[in-house]
Amino acid sequence: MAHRTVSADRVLVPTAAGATRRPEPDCPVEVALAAISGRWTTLVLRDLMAGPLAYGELRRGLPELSDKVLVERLTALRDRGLVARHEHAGFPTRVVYELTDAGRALRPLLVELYRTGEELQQAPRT
Amino acid sequence: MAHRTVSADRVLVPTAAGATRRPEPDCPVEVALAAISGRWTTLVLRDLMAGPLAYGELRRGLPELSDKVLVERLTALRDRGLVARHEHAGFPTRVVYELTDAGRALRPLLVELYRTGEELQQAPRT
DNA sequence: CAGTATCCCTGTTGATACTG
DNA sequence: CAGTATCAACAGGGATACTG
Repeated sequence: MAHRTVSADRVLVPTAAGATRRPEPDCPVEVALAAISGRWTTLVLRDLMAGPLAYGELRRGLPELSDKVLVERLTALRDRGLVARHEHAGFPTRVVYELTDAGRALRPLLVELYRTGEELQQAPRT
Repeated sequence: MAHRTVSADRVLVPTAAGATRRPEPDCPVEVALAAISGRWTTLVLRDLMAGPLAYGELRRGLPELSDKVLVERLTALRDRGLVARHEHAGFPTRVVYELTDAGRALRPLLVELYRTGEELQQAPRT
Protein backbone atom coordinates (compact mmCIF):
# COMPACT_ATOMS: atom_id res chain seq x y z
CA MET A 1 0.00 0.00 0.00
CA ALA A 2 1.12 3.52 -0.71
CA HIS A 3 2.46 5.46 2.21
CA ARG A 4 0.75 8.63 3.36
CA THR A 5 -2.56 6.84 2.93
CA VAL A 6 -4.91 8.15 5.55
CA SER A 7 -6.25 5.28 7.61
CA ALA A 8 -9.90 4.62 6.90
CA ASP A 9 -11.10 5.41 10.39
CA ARG A 10 -9.79 8.94 10.09
CA VAL A 11 -11.85 9.77 7.03
CA LEU A 12 -15.15 11.51 7.60
CA VAL A 13 -16.19 12.34 4.07
CA PRO A 14 -16.47 10.02 1.06
CA THR A 15 -13.84 11.88 -0.94
CA ALA A 16 -11.44 14.63 -0.02
CA ALA A 17 -13.05 16.69 -2.78
CA GLY A 18 -16.33 16.39 -0.92
CA ALA A 19 -14.97 18.19 2.09
CA THR A 20 -16.40 21.69 2.16
CA ARG A 21 -14.35 24.64 3.33
CA ARG A 22 -17.42 26.57 4.41
CA PRO A 23 -20.81 25.74 5.91
CA GLU A 24 -22.57 25.36 2.55
CA PRO A 25 -26.33 24.83 2.76
CA ASP A 26 -26.09 21.80 0.49
CA CYS A 27 -23.49 20.01 2.59
CA PRO A 28 -25.28 16.95 3.94
CA VAL A 29 -24.25 17.79 7.50
CA GLU A 30 -25.79 21.24 7.15
CA VAL A 31 -28.94 19.75 5.65
CA ALA A 32 -29.37 17.41 8.60
CA LEU A 33 -28.64 20.15 11.11
CA ALA A 34 -31.09 22.48 9.40
CA ALA A 35 -33.77 19.80 9.61
CA ILE A 36 -33.58 19.65 13.40
CA SER A 37 -32.60 23.28 13.97
CA GLY A 38 -34.40 25.51 16.44
CA ARG A 39 -35.07 25.24 20.11
CA TRP A 40 -37.81 22.71 20.96
CA THR A 41 -37.62 21.15 17.49
CA THR A 42 -36.17 17.81 18.60
CA LEU A 43 -38.85 17.55 21.29
CA VAL A 44 -41.63 18.14 18.77
CA LEU A 45 -40.07 15.54 16.47
CA ARG A 46 -39.74 13.08 19.33
CA ASP A 47 -43.42 13.38 20.20
CA LEU A 48 -44.46 12.98 16.57
CA MET A 49 -42.25 9.89 16.22
CA ALA A 50 -44.82 8.06 18.36
CA GLY A 51 -47.53 8.76 15.79
CA PRO A 52 -49.82 11.55 14.54
CA LEU A 53 -50.84 14.17 17.09
CA ALA A 54 -53.41 16.92 17.15
CA TYR A 55 -52.24 20.47 17.74
CA GLY A 56 -53.70 20.47 21.24
CA GLU A 57 -52.01 17.19 22.07
CA LEU A 58 -48.67 18.59 20.99
CA ARG A 59 -49.27 21.65 23.10
CA ARG A 60 -50.23 19.64 26.16
CA GLY A 61 -47.16 17.48 25.69
CA LEU A 62 -44.92 20.55 25.86
CA PRO A 63 -46.75 22.90 28.24
CA GLU A 64 -43.96 25.45 28.46
CA LEU A 65 -43.78 25.94 24.73
CA SER A 66 -45.77 28.98 23.60
CA ASP A 67 -48.30 28.81 20.79
CA LYS A 68 -46.18 31.17 18.79
CA VAL A 69 -43.09 29.01 18.86
CA LEU A 70 -45.03 25.76 18.46
CA VAL A 71 -46.64 27.05 15.30
CA GLU A 72 -43.29 28.36 14.11
CA ARG A 73 -41.76 24.93 14.57
CA LEU A 74 -44.62 23.08 12.92
CA THR A 75 -44.63 25.49 9.99
CA ALA A 76 -40.89 25.17 9.56
CA LEU A 77 -41.07 21.38 9.71
CA ARG A 78 -43.82 21.46 7.12
CA ASP A 79 -41.82 23.76 4.87
CA ARG A 80 -38.93 21.31 5.12
CA GLY A 81 -41.22 18.45 4.10
CA LEU A 82 -40.78 16.65 7.41
CA VAL A 83 -44.30 17.02 8.75
CA ALA A 84 -47.74 16.92 7.13
CA ARG A 85 -50.74 18.90 8.34
CA HIS A 86 -54.26 17.50 8.12
CA GLU A 87 -57.22 19.74 8.82
CA HIS A 88 -60.37 17.87 9.81
CA ALA A 89 -63.70 19.48 8.99
CA GLY A 90 -66.15 20.41 11.73
CA PHE A 91 -66.24 22.57 14.77
CA PRO A 92 -64.24 23.08 16.76
CA THR A 93 -61.40 22.94 14.27
CA ARG A 94 -59.17 19.93 14.62
CA VAL A 95 -55.77 19.74 13.01
CA VAL A 96 -53.54 16.70 13.09
CA TYR A 97 -49.83 16.68 12.43
CA GLU A 98 -47.82 13.66 11.40
CA LEU A 99 -44.35 12.93 10.16
CA THR A 100 -43.73 12.36 6.48
CA ASP A 101 -41.35 9.65 5.27
CA ALA A 102 -38.60 12.27 5.30
CA GLY A 103 -39.48 13.17 8.87
CA ARG A 104 -39.34 9.55 9.95
CA ALA A 105 -35.91 9.36 8.34
CA LEU A 106 -34.67 11.50 11.23
CA ARG A 107 -35.23 8.77 13.79
CA PRO A 108 -31.71 7.26 13.61
CA LEU A 109 -30.22 10.73 13.97
CA LEU A 110 -32.25 11.47 17.10
CA VAL A 111 -31.23 8.10 18.51
CA GLU A 112 -27.59 8.86 17.77
CA LEU A 113 -27.88 12.30 19.37
CA TYR A 114 -29.25 10.70 22.52
CA ARG A 115 -26.59 8.01 22.55
CA THR A 116 -23.76 10.48 22.00
CA GLY A 117 -25.07 12.81 24.68
CA GLU A 118 -25.16 9.97 27.17
CA GLU A 119 -21.61 9.03 26.27
CA LEU A 120 -20.44 12.60 26.76
CA GLN A 121 -22.17 12.83 30.12
CA GLN A 122 -20.32 9.75 31.30
CA ALA A 123 -16.98 10.93 29.91
CA PRO A 124 -14.24 11.22 32.54
CA ARG A 125 -12.99 14.77 33.06
CA THR A 126 -9.56 14.47 31.55
CA MET B 1 -48.74 -8.83 26.15
CA ALA B 2 -50.74 -5.95 27.52
CA HIS B 3 -52.61 -3.93 25.00
CA ARG B 4 -51.73 -0.27 24.44
CA THR B 5 -48.11 -1.29 24.49
CA VAL B 6 -46.26 1.09 22.23
CA SER B 7 -44.37 -0.85 19.60
CA ALA B 8 -40.66 -0.77 20.19
CA ASP B 9 -39.78 1.09 17.00
CA ARG B 10 -41.91 4.00 18.07
CA VAL B 11 -40.02 4.58 21.28
CA LEU B 12 -37.26 7.15 21.24
CA VAL B 13 -36.33 7.35 24.88
CA PRO B 14 -35.46 4.54 27.28
CA THR B 15 -38.38 5.19 29.59
CA ALA B 16 -41.41 7.41 29.27
CA ALA B 17 -40.25 9.08 32.46
CA GLY B 18 -37.02 10.01 30.67
CA ALA B 19 -38.88 12.12 28.15
CA THR B 20 -38.31 15.76 28.98
CA ARG B 21 -41.05 18.32 28.50
CA ARG B 22 -38.57 21.12 27.98
CA PRO B 23 -35.11 21.53 26.41
CA GLU B 24 -33.22 20.79 29.63
CA PRO B 25 -29.44 21.23 29.41
CA ASP B 26 -28.91 17.78 30.90
CA CYS B 27 -31.07 15.95 28.38
CA PRO B 28 -28.63 13.82 26.38
CA VAL B 29 -29.94 15.20 23.10
CA GLU B 30 -29.25 18.75 24.31
CA VAL B 31 -25.80 17.73 25.49
CA ALA B 32 -24.93 16.33 22.08
CA LEU B 33 -26.37 19.32 20.25
CA ALA B 34 -24.48 21.69 22.54
CA ALA B 35 -21.25 19.85 21.79
CA ILE B 36 -21.52 20.56 18.06
CA SER B 37 -23.35 23.87 18.33
CA GLY B 38 -22.22 26.98 16.53
CA ARG B 39 -21.61 27.72 12.90
CA TRP B 40 -18.34 26.21 11.58
CA THR B 41 -18.06 23.88 14.57
CA THR B 42 -18.70 20.67 12.66
CA LEU B 43 -16.09 21.70 10.08
CA VAL B 44 -13.48 22.33 12.76
CA LEU B 45 -14.29 18.97 14.31
CA ARG B 46 -14.10 17.24 10.94
CA ASP B 47 -10.63 18.62 10.31
CA LEU B 48 -9.42 17.64 13.77
CA MET B 49 -10.80 14.12 13.30
CA ALA B 50 -7.92 13.52 10.87
CA GLY B 51 -5.40 14.24 13.62
CA PRO B 52 -3.83 17.12 15.57
CA LEU B 53 -3.53 20.44 13.74
CA ALA B 54 -1.73 23.68 14.44
CA TYR B 55 -3.74 26.88 14.68
CA GLY B 56 -2.43 28.04 11.33
CA GLU B 57 -3.28 24.75 9.69
CA LEU B 58 -6.83 25.00 10.97
CA ARG B 59 -7.06 28.54 9.65
CA ARG B 60 -5.71 27.60 6.25
CA GLY B 61 -8.15 24.70 6.08
CA LEU B 62 -11.06 27.09 6.57
CA PRO B 63 -9.91 30.32 4.89
CA GLU B 64 -13.24 32.08 5.16
CA LEU B 65 -13.45 31.62 8.91
CA SER B 66 -12.26 34.69 10.81
CA ASP B 67 -9.69 34.49 13.58
CA LYS B 68 -12.27 35.71 16.04
CA VAL B 69 -14.73 32.93 15.35
CA LEU B 70 -12.04 30.25 15.00
CA VAL B 71 -10.70 31.13 18.44
CA GLU B 72 -14.23 31.25 19.80
CA ARG B 73 -14.89 27.76 18.47
CA LEU B 74 -11.63 26.32 19.74
CA THR B 75 -12.12 27.89 23.15
CA ALA B 76 -15.67 26.59 23.36
CA LEU B 77 -14.58 23.10 22.32
CA ARG B 78 -11.88 23.24 24.93
CA ASP B 79 -14.31 24.37 27.60
CA ARG B 80 -16.52 21.44 26.67
CA GLY B 81 -13.57 19.06 27.07
CA LEU B 82 -13.65 18.05 23.42
CA VAL B 83 -10.37 19.57 22.31
CA ALA B 84 -6.96 19.92 23.98
CA ARG B 85 -4.55 22.79 23.38
CA HIS B 86 -0.80 22.28 23.37
CA GLU B 87 1.52 25.27 23.34
CA HIS B 88 4.98 24.52 22.02
CA ALA B 89 7.84 26.63 23.32
CA GLY B 90 9.92 28.76 20.97
CA PHE B 91 9.37 31.56 18.56
CA PRO B 92 7.24 32.04 16.64
CA THR B 93 4.61 30.61 18.95
CA ARG B 94 3.18 27.31 17.81
CA VAL B 95 -0.03 25.91 19.22
CA VAL B 96 -1.44 22.54 18.34
CA TYR B 97 -5.03 21.45 18.85
CA GLU B 98 -6.21 17.90 19.06
CA LEU B 99 -9.35 16.05 19.97
CA THR B 100 -9.74 14.50 23.38
CA ASP B 101 -11.35 11.09 23.84
CA ALA B 102 -14.64 12.90 24.36
CA GLY B 103 -14.10 14.80 21.12
CA ARG B 104 -13.38 11.61 19.22
CA ALA B 105 -16.62 10.23 20.61
CA LEU B 106 -18.42 12.63 18.28
CA ARG B 107 -17.31 10.79 15.15
CA PRO B 108 -20.36 8.50 14.88
CA LEU B 109 -22.64 11.50 15.31
CA LEU B 110 -20.95 13.41 12.50
CA VAL B 111 -21.17 10.33 10.30
CA GLU B 112 -24.86 10.00 11.09
CA LEU B 113 -25.45 13.69 10.36
CA TYR B 114 -23.83 13.25 6.96
CA ARG B 115 -25.78 10.09 6.22
CA THR B 116 -29.10 11.61 7.26
CA GLY B 117 -28.44 14.76 5.24
CA GLU B 118 -27.75 12.68 2.15
CA GLU B 119 -30.95 10.74 2.71
CA LEU B 120 -32.97 13.94 3.03
CA GLN B 121 -31.43 15.35 -0.13
CA GLN B 122 -32.53 12.27 -2.04
CA ALA B 123 -36.00 12.27 -0.53
CA PRO B 124 -38.82 12.50 -3.09
CA ARG B 125 -40.85 15.70 -2.85
CA THR B 126 -44.09 14.32 -1.52
C1' DC C 1 2.36 33.10 14.76
C1' DA C 2 -1.55 33.09 17.43
C1' DG C 3 -4.37 35.42 19.05
C1' DT C 4 -7.44 40.27 21.31
C1' DA C 5 -10.47 44.10 21.23
C1' DT C 6 -14.55 46.59 19.38
C1' DC C 7 -18.60 47.49 17.16
C1' DC C 8 -22.67 46.43 14.83
C1' DC C 9 -26.14 43.98 12.87
C1' DT C 10 -29.31 40.40 12.42
C1' DG C 11 -31.97 36.41 13.65
C1' DT C 12 -34.23 33.98 17.32
C1' DT C 13 -36.71 33.56 21.43
C1' DG C 14 -40.14 34.63 24.68
C1' DA C 15 -44.07 37.29 26.87
C1' DT C 16 -48.47 39.07 26.19
C1' DA C 17 -52.73 39.82 24.11
C1' DC C 18 -56.08 39.00 20.53
C1' DT C 19 -59.17 36.13 16.74
C1' DG C 20 -61.77 33.07 13.04
C1' DC D 1 -59.62 24.79 19.03
C1' DA D 2 -55.94 26.44 16.54
C1' DG D 3 -53.86 29.72 15.66
C1' DT D 4 -52.08 35.59 14.74
C1' DA D 5 -50.07 39.87 16.00
C1' DT D 6 -46.72 42.77 18.49
C1' DC D 7 -42.94 43.94 20.82
C1' DA D 8 -38.92 43.64 23.77
C1' DA D 9 -34.61 41.24 25.00
C1' DC D 10 -30.72 38.71 23.84
C1' DA D 11 -27.12 35.90 21.71
C1' DG D 12 -24.48 34.72 17.65
C1' DG D 13 -21.86 35.99 13.91
C1' DG D 14 -19.05 38.85 11.02
C1' DA D 15 -15.93 43.06 9.72
C1' DT D 16 -12.16 45.51 11.07
C1' DA D 17 -8.13 46.79 13.42
C1' DC D 18 -4.58 45.88 16.82
C1' DT D 19 -0.77 42.97 19.88
C1' DG D 20 2.59 39.76 22.87
